[in-house]
Amino acid sequence: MTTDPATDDRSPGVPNRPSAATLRDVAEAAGVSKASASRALDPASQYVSSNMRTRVLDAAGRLGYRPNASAQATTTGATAMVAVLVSDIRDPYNAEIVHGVIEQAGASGLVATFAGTDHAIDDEIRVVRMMRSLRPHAMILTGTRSGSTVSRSSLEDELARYTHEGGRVVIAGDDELPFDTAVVPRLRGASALVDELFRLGYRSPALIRPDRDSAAARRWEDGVVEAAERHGMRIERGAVARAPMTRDGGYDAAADLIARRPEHLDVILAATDAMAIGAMTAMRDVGLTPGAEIGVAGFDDAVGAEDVTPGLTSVDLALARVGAASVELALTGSGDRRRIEFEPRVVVRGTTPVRPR
Amino acid sequence: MTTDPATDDRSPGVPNRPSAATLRDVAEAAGVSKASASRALDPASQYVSSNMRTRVLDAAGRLGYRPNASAQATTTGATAMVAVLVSDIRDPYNAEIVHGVIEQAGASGLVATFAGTDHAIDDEIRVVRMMRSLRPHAMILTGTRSGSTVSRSSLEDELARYTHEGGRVVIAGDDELPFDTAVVPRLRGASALVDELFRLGYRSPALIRPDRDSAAARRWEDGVVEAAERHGMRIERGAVARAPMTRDGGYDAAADLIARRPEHLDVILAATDAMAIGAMTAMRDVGLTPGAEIGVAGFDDAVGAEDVTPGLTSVDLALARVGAASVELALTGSGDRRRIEFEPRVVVRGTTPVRPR
DNA sequence: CTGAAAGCGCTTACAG
DNA sequence: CTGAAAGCGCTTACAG
Repeated sequence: MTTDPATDDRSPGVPNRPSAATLRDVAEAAGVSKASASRALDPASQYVSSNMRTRVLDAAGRLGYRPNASAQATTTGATAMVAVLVSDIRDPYNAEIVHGVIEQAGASGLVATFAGTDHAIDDEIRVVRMMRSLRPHAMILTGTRSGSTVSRSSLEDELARYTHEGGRVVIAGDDELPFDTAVVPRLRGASALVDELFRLGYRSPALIRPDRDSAAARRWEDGVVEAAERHGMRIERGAVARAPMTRDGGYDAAADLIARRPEHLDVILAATDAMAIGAMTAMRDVGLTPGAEIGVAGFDDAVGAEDVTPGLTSVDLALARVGAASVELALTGSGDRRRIEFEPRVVVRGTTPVRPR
Repeated sequence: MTTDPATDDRSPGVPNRPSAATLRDVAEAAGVSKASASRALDPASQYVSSNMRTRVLDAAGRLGYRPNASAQATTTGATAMVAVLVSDIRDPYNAEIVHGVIEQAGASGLVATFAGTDHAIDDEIRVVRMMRSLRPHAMILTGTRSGSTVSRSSLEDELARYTHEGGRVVIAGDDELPFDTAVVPRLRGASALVDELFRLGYRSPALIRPDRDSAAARRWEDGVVEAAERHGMRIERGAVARAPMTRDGGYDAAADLIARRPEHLDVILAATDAMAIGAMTAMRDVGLTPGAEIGVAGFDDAVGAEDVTPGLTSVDLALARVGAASVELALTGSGDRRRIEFEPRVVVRGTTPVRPR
């Protein structure tokens, strides 16, 4: 028919372009000055008569007034915003962290703005540049990143620019970049898991680790090996399998491990819950009951560990808390580089019963 | 040591509070007026000598200048922002949609701002109010919501306020709210799946559906039943099991179905891939090979459907496209209520081989 | 306690 | 093509 009603409707003398109520509108409706309206609307402002306050609040309510955050930001020079750079939101680990960020941001009266970086440092650089325009209170980087050394230092430069203009940078997940970090306790978690398994009586673990190398996988393996050595548990050669990071990868690796069963093998540790669940199926397919003859433990306690039977022993990495802590780090400024690491929680379920010795 | 270097350093005569370079800084550095600097920085502006442009661009580069988005927004009255309200980012369905939103927003030069609503309409109302302050170009609502009728109409009121002031509202996922919608094609997907199974020779399906009722589950079941009836396939009484929406739920339901095997049962349809994968395990545990005697199909093709052996037949709901389409709907205004629905894609894998008749 | 005025960092007619 | 000026919607000293 006619053009967009949202921008049209310019009948003579009736300038009716839709637009939000402004402070001026509220002030006029309440019959006071803009300054007074502004104060009355600010819960922290003291010098306001209660009469004034109610009149203004009334008018604001009637008009559905919401302050213009952009105007507030240009006036005060501060935004109530954190920018989050996330490699891939579909990754459950990232999603869990992001969930924590959103929750904590909401609780702190901040809004969280997101951009995807697709694991590529060059994307991150671009995104940091873009986000700088928003003058967010802080930027939180999560997920993994890969790129050339040149890219990496460009990223650091761009982030340095941002901190020089008063912004805060927080890394959620690993501590490879020189900023405040909320650490995902992979190493510590893996090692606590082995501690617990030792306590339960296990002595001879086999490992299923991802065939593609990553910092995450390395931390897990380092933690396992460190604790195993500490307890004098031996990981036999031939007791480490590499496989794709999927359920079927875990299945094949476990089948393989069981076939050429290392001498005293009494528990299989997988780098992810999905692989561990695959391993459980592999055990069943050769007539073993997970937990009965050989224990099984996963890692991350992300998806489905409690959905299987018996429940899968795993490690809760407190990812949502990592996300929340990132926001808190962003909020509490400091000169020094800080590092928060939560205690991971080993969750013992049916796949690792006490092993009498 | 001393106080925060970021806010300190107020040596007499050296006011060095860190803050971003402004247009004025750029103009001064380039020796031109702010107006000229502004134009030179705007790629769309025509009336700029190339000499002027390079000088300004140079200065901006040296200073690491990034325009203040808030100031731009208060000047122009427009933000390059979409606000996304998501019930729970940890839900893989939402994550997939959100991924599409982030991608498309990035491609369109928009930033995406998120808030969690925890499935509660009252949270959504609160969040809409908060987000209205940001004057986003559009709000995109995704995920499910529950709340009283009163709450629901309050939400509609708050959203109406927003549209009255020129904002756009888009629903990603279902079309229960009276706004533009990018639909998740559950009904259509379920019915296309049954079409395909019929073509493959299956005639007698059993259903595993979630025990908790939801719009999503209903759409799936409606689609299945509609297509089955259309093809004259009979779903016997006793051929519908209800179970928790987990792998184990699927396991138990399938075990049950198989135990009291309905007469001609030749394929089991589960409402989610997770349940279907559980069903596959149940089949194995009674000596059946998924796909050999009885077919299995999941739904959503979200997690792990191709990781199992044989691969699980499922339906790709194109959730990322739903997210991307939401952004496009937000960008292309219109007076009428619009509804975009993509064609879901049935992905046939090893669990449903051709069934010779 | 209240209001007039200045200013935040921009953009954009309006004159040259 | 360039610059001075006005204005966007706020907040906050500064006077009353």
